[in-house]
Amino acid sequence: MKEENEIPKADKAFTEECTTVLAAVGDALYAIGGKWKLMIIIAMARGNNRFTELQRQVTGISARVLSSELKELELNGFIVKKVSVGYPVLIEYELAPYSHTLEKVVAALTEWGIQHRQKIKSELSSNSSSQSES
Amino acid sequence: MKEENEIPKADKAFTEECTTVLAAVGDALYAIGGKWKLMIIIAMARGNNRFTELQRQVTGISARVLSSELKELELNGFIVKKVSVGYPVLIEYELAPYSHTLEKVVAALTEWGIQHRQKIKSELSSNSSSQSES
DNA sequence: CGGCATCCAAATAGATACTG
DNA sequence: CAGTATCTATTTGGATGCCG
Repeated sequence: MKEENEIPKADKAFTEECTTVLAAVGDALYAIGGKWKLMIIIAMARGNNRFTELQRQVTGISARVLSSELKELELNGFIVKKVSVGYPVLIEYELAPYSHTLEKVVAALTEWGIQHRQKIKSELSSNSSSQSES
Repeated sequence: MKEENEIPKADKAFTEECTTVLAAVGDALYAIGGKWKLMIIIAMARGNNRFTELQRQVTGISARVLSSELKELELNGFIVKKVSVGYPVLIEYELAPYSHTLEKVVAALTEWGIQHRQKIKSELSSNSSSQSES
C-alpha cells in the first residue's frame, strides 16, 4: 500500500534528517516545552507585562509557578525584567528580541490548535449522540 | 503577526486575537505538549514503528511511559495500532493522517530548535572566555 | 503589588518483575 | 517482542504566610 506516510526505508539521508529533527525538537521542547512558557510569552505579546496581569492572562497559573517560569525565561534570554525604582516600585517584563524568533512556532501552533479544537468539538458532538460511554 | 511591541494598546481586535492565540496554543499544548508526544510522532515518521524501535529512537523514554503515551496518542487519533495476528504477533504503530496536520508545527519547532541550539552553543563559548558578573 | 519560603498533596517517572 | 502491574522516588504544583 502506497500511502503518504510511507517512506523509503533505505533512504539514509531521510533517516539522518529525522534524527536531526528529533534532536532539534527535543532541544526546542526543553527550552520552551513546559506547560506555561509559550503561554507566558504570548501573553506578554499582548502588552500586559506586569506580574499580576500576566497571572490573570495565563489562566490557571499560580504566582509561584509564574514566578519561577519568569525567572527561567529571563535566564534563557526570552524576556527582560525591568525594575523602575520609583515610589511603588514598578516592575515590568518585556519580551527580549529573542522571543520574536518564536513567531513561526507560535503561529504554527496557533493554527494547529484552532483546527484541533474544532476537530475535538465535532468529535464530541457525534460522540454524545452515538456513545455514552467514556 | 507584526511587531508585537509596537501595537496600539487600544486595539481591541488585537487583544482579542491574542486571547484566541492563547486559547489555541493552550489547546495545542494540552494535546501534544507533553515531553514525549511530539518526539514519538516524529520518531514514527522515521518508519520504525515497533514498540522497541520507538523506545530506542526516543532516547530516555521508559517502556511504561512509552506505552501510556502511545495509548493516549491512539486515543486522540494521532496514531493507529495494528496487530497482525500472525505467528509472532506483529504489532505496529503508524501515523494516522491526523498526525500529518502537525507537519508545520514540527517544521517550525525544528527550525527554531536548530537555531536555538546554535545560540546556546555560542553563548557557552563566549561565556567561558569572558566573565559575567552577578 | 511582586515575589520568595515553607509545607504538603498530587502527578510523573523509573526500576523491577511478570505475562502472553 | 510488547506490554502491564506495582511500588517507590522525584518533580511539580497549590496554598499559605511573610516580606520589601
